[in-house]
Amino acid sequence: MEEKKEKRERGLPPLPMADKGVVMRFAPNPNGPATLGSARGIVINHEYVSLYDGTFILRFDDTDPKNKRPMLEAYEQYLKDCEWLSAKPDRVLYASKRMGIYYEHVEKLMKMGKAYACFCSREKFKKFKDAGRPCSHRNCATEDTLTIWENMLSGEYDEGEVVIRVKTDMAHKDPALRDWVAFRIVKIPHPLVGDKYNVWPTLDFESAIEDRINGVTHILRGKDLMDSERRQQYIYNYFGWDYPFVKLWGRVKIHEFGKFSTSVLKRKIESGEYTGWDDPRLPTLVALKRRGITPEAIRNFFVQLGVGENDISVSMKNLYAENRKLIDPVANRYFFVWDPVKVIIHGFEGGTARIPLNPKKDGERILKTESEVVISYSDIQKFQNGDIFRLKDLCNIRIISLDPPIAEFVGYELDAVRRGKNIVHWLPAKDNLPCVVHKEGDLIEGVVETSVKNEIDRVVQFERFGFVRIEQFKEKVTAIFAHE
RNA sequence: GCUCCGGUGGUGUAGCUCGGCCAAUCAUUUCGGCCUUUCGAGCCGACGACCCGGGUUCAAAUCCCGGCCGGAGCACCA
Repeated sequence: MEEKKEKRERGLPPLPMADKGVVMRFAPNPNGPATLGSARGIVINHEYVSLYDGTFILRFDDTDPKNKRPMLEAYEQYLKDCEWLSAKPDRVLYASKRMGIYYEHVEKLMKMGKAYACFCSREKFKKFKDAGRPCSHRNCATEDTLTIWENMLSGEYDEGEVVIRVKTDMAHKDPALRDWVAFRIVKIPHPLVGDKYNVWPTLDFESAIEDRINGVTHILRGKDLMDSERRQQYIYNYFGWDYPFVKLWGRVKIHEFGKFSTSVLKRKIESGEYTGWDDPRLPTLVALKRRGITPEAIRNFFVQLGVGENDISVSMKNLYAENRKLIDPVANRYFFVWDPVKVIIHGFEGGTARIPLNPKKDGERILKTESEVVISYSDIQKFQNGDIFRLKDLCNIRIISLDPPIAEFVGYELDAVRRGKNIVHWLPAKDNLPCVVHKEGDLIEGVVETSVKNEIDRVVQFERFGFVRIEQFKEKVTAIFAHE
C-alpha cells in the first residue's frame, strides 16, 4: 500500500510481472556522448530497477564499425554520464567483445536449419521479399551453409557478397518480418577490437541473444524498434526461450533543440560550428552539466514525462522548472550588471549594503561603495530626469541628468519606492570584477561582485538575470547561463 | 503499396486493463495578484482538454464499429 503510493508519486506506472525480479538494460551505440535522448533511457531503466531492487545493465551495441562507427572516448563518457545521473550500472557489456557468443548461437541456428547464407543483392532480395517468396539460397543444405559460414569468418568473401539470414516466414503478411539479416561482412577495423572480426551481427540478432543470456526481464525500447520483438521472437521460439516483457515509447523531441542526432552533432562540432561536445548550446549531458543543470532535475524531468507510446515534443522549460526547484533554495545571489553605466550620486558619501546570500538561508554578502556606482544600461534607459528609484538594499536616488548619468541622494526609506520595478541592482564602480556570461550562443559582458570568484563550479543566481554556473576566474569571471 | 501503433487543456501527464466516486489528476506555460527590497526568483490564484460520428448501456475519456489525423517499420543502421 505504502509502496504503491510511493510509485505513484514518482510518476512511473508499475511494471507487470516484476515479482520474479527485474533485470533491465540500456543499450546505446557509443558513437557520441550521451544526450538528453539517451538520458531518458538511462534514467527510466534505472528508476525501474531501483524501484524493484533489480539489476541495471549498460550494454554497448557497437556492432557496426562502418555506418554507426563507435567513438572510443564515448564508452568512458557514457559510464561517467550514468554515474552523474546516479544510475551506475551493475554490469557493463561490450557487444564487440562478445562476438564468440553470437557466432556460437548462429551456428546452432544454422545446424537447426533456421538460418542460411544468402547471396542475393539487397535489390534482388527485396524483390523476393515484396513478392513473399523465398530465394534459392534458402534451401541450401546445412553442411554447405556451415562451409560458407566458415569461409565468411576466414575472410574469403567481400563486403556485401553474402549475409546470414534468420528463417522466419517469407509469406508473413508483414514484410518487415520476412527473413531478416543476422550477420553481414564489414571489413573495417573496429575502434575497440581492431580487425579481429569481419563478420558482424545486426542489432536484432546481438540484442536478442544478449537479452536472453543476461536474463533481461523487461525491455524499454523506442517505437522505431517496434518490430524487433516480432523479429526476434523467431529466434526465441527456435531455442524455446520466453521473450522479455516489452514496453515501447515514442520519440521525444525538445522544442529548443529541434531534431538532433549524434551524427549531425558530431559533424557540426568537427566543422567548428560548435566548440565541442560540451558547447552549452548542445543537448548533451556534458553541456547541461556545464550549465549547472543538476542530474536530479533531469531524472525528475523524465519521470514526469512518463513512458507513453506517442511521440512527444516537450520544452526545456519543464527541465528548467525542475532544476529551479532544486537550486533556488541553495543558490547564492549576486549582482551582475550587464552593459554597465557609471552613475555619480551627488550628496551621497558612500555606504555599505548587507544583502542575504539567499533569502532562505543565513549568510550575507557585503557591498561597500563610494558615491559612484554602476547599473545596467537597460535599467537607466527606462528612467527619465526626475525619476526616483532605489539601488537595491542601499538607498534611493533621483536622476538629475541622463547624459552623463548623474543622480542625487534622496534617502534610505524603502517605502519611498516600494514597488519592485523601481528597484534595480547595482555595483560599486570601483570594486567589481569583469564577467562574461555565455547565454544561448551570445556573450554577455558585464561586471559582478568580487566574491563571485569563490563560487567556482557552483550554480548561483544573478539577480534579475537568471541562474548561472560559475566556470572560472582568470582576469575575468566566466559564467554559463542555465535558465531564468 | 504492405504491416503495426497512437490520438486527454498551449506543452507533457494521470485516469482507460476491471464503464459510474471524472462537471477529469499533476506539472509546466500564459495571465492576474502578493512580497521590509530579485519589473527576470519566490508565494497565491485564474484560464484552459477527453479527435469526429455512430453503437452497447440506467451510465462511456473508459467497451465495440467506422472515419479523420499523427507516428513507425518494410536497411548487409542502431
